[in-house]
Amino acid sequence: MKSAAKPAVKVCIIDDHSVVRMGLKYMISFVDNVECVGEASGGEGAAAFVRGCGADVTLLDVRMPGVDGIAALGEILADNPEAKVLMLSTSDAEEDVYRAIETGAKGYLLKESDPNRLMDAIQTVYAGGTYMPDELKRVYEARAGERGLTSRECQILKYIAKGYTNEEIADLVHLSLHTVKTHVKSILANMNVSDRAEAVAEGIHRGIIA
Amino acid sequence: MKSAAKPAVKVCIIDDHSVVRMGLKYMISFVDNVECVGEASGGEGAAAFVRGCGADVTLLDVRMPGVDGIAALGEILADNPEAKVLMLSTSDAEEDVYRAIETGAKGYLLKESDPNRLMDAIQTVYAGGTYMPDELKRVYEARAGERGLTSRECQILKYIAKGYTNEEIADLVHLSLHTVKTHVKSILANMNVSDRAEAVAEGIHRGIIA
DNA sequence: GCCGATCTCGCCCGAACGGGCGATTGGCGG
DNA sequence: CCGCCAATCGCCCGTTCGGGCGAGATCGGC
Repeated sequence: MKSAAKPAVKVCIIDDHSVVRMGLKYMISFVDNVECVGEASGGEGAAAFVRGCGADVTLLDVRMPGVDGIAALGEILADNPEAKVLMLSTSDAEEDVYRAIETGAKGYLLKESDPNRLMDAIQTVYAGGTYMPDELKRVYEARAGERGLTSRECQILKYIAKGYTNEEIADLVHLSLHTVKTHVKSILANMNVSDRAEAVAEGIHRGIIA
Repeated sequence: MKSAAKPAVKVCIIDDHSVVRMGLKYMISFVDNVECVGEASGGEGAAAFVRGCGADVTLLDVRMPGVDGIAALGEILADNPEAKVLMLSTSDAEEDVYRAIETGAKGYLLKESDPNRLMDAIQTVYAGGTYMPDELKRVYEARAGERGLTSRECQILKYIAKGYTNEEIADLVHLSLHTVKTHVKSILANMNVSDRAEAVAEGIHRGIIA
């Protein structure tokens, strides 16, 4: 499409685990129409990095210390809305999948998936398509059905996970005790759990709280 | 030390993420006195696998679906108490580190550590030593100080995370309500948290509950 | 302009929780 | 052998939680 013989797909890799970066490069090295043009270990300055190495497709880890994958994705797309980003993750946490897609990722796949699927995904995304395994499609749709937690509710859930009582939370966020209780009730209802302890467990599994 | 020229260290890899296995093999391929003699994607039949491929050192992932790393480690050591196993993990969860060492791992390192450290670790373990990064040594010692949860307490904590009340738990485990309350108090005291919600958060972070 | 969702606030109340005072078994190690 | 600790049981009580009944304000979208 561009020059003459082999218009190799240029990919760059952003992942905090060096062993994963190596594994990806190694996989890519076996495919002759894909090449790795850059790698980074964190989300800091992701937009400039992707632009700088002129990648066609970016492989981006979701969970990273510091600037996480979702934030980095946002930056990359703000800089270049046409960017093709394929998210990589070990976890199928609902919240991660949902936010990645909402933010504009072109694909999402798990690190346990086999090399062939990864290569498929790169090709598909490069060609302008989207790549989403069925398991994750289901996760996404389940989430799209119910209404997630609002930012206020997330904030309160975090305090709950730290062991604060409703009254303490009311002080911390400058609300009346009653309002906090209302939010807590809303959290329990929306997450479909029976008490704050279970809400914390669910919140962590869904990726809502750290 | 054994034969003549290059007694290459034979390692085998057990990890459920293919990308990690590839990365490790790739790293190893750069070092000429280390070679990879086998790889597996799960802990099932770990002992037979390690014995079968005649590895000097085993690289073993901690978190795996099905038979997890700690269980696999136990099997390997039961089969051959002299086995040199180096645990690999993405998480520094206290419980994982502690149990790996207690079970008899010769080393523990995080997947984010750089390739050189990994190679150091393999050499050290092969030579009969142990490898433990300072960060993890501290995690281990912190854990060794306080008394962890007893099996009964863990069991109850799991039910708490599922949203059961003390009374429901009492029925489920066939205990009196009072006994359950006593255990809960003990959990809160030992984990140094103020309520069951925080206990769940801590339990998950420490790796005590799923 | 109106509707829906979110955020905010009020009171009542029964049930659950967590703390404080106990006690008795049984096992394990000093 | 004796002491420590886990596990099991008992009661009392103040606090917190969660449910049920409300209501007004604001903001964005149809």
